Amino acid sequence: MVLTRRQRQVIDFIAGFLQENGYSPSFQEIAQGLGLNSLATVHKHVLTIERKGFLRRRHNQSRSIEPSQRYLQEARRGRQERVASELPLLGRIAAGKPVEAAEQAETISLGDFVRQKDVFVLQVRGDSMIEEHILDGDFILVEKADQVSNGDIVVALVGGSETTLKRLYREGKDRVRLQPANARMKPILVPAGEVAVQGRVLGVLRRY
Amino acid sequence: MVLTRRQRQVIDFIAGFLQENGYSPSFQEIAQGLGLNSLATVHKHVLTIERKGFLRRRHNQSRSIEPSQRYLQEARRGRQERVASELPLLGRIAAGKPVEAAEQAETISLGDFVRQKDVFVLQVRGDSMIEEHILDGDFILVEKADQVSNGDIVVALVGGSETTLKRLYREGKDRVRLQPANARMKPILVPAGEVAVQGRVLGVLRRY
DNA sequence: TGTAGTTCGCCTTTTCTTCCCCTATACTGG
DNA sequence: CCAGTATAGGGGAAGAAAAGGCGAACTACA
Repeated sequence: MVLTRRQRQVIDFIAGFLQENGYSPSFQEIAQGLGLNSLATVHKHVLTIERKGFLRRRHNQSRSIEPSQRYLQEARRGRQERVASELPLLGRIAAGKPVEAAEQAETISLGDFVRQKDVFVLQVRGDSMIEEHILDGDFILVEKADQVSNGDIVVALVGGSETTLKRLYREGKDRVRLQPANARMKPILVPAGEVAVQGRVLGVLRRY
Repeated sequence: MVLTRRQRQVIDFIAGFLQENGYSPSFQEIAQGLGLNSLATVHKHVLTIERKGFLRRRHNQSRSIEPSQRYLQEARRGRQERVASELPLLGRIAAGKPVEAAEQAETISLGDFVRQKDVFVLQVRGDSMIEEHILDGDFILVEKADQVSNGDIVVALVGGSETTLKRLYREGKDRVRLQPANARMKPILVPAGEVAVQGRVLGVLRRY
């Protein structure tokens, strides 16, 4: 069941009105908003839109129209898809120089950061990596991996219970050092067997 | 049952139109979109595509075409394989605690960082914001805006030629201070008229 | 007792359907 | 090898049915 152009205009108007005023419009107001002269026309529209499942209301009750869950979901989905997950990469900004225009039509998306298959995101709590410029609240992109290189930033499970974000260094044959990036915190030195690496940090995402 | 190239073009056009407008196209509009001169041709296409199960509609009802579940699934699969723009948000990681599981099925995408319309990405050169944990090589998400709040991190054009990334503070009535986050750099104090704010920094993206 | 919602014809415009036409390409049986 | 047949693609135009719209009379609820 899909709406016609006019029906879409009607429901959009109603949803917008409700958004703005906190209550739904009367038929009179809908008519004005859409440039209609007869309430009968409004009524017909409301009825068909209701039958198509895009709004609900109580019979004979004034200002009782509300957009259905279905309409709201659609609207939300539409917004998200409009707000592209690909953003244009315009260039580089350097102190003291104008923005260099990048080569045409470059874009950036999370997909560019994620070449692998198994990637997930964690939100960081705490300041243990602050000297690596990973802050409380930042999101880290983690690639699942149990084999990592010396010096990688990893998410690791220590002793079966504690999960931490640290740089991992192998020390000798059978020990690892989990190194925080915070002068106030001490490195953790444990037998390799007690550390289960859950993944390697690929990137950081921060929202202001 | 598989579509021909032309049929694919037709259904893709219809799906795109619906996505964009929230209602399906009339035969007339489909004809225009595909450069056809006769509605009969459109009608024929729609019929065969319907018979092949890629769209559904109601006889004689205008703008009632919708791509079938089958088509949508195909389209979704295609999109996901091209860009994994949504990543699962598994939870929070705190020093010394196991990963807290986040509420089911949360995901994160660039779209979540970008509520506005005009957003672009710049790559940072230089260390002028290093104490704010924005590094050389980081990508910043910039929302186009000429009005910004005091203290926002902004991309600004100074004196018509230099573009910089700084925190912006208003000083008195007609001066602004562009404050770097690097002890080795000095703030820039200029008349407000010489600063053209190009945008406000929404987020940071870093790849290791 | 209004004001806001409902119903009922009646009209116009938009949109869909059908019928007959044409070309090109591929496949099928003689 | 060729006629015959089927299918995809495209076209013009007439006809029919929704969709959109109007005024007026009618009804329900606060």
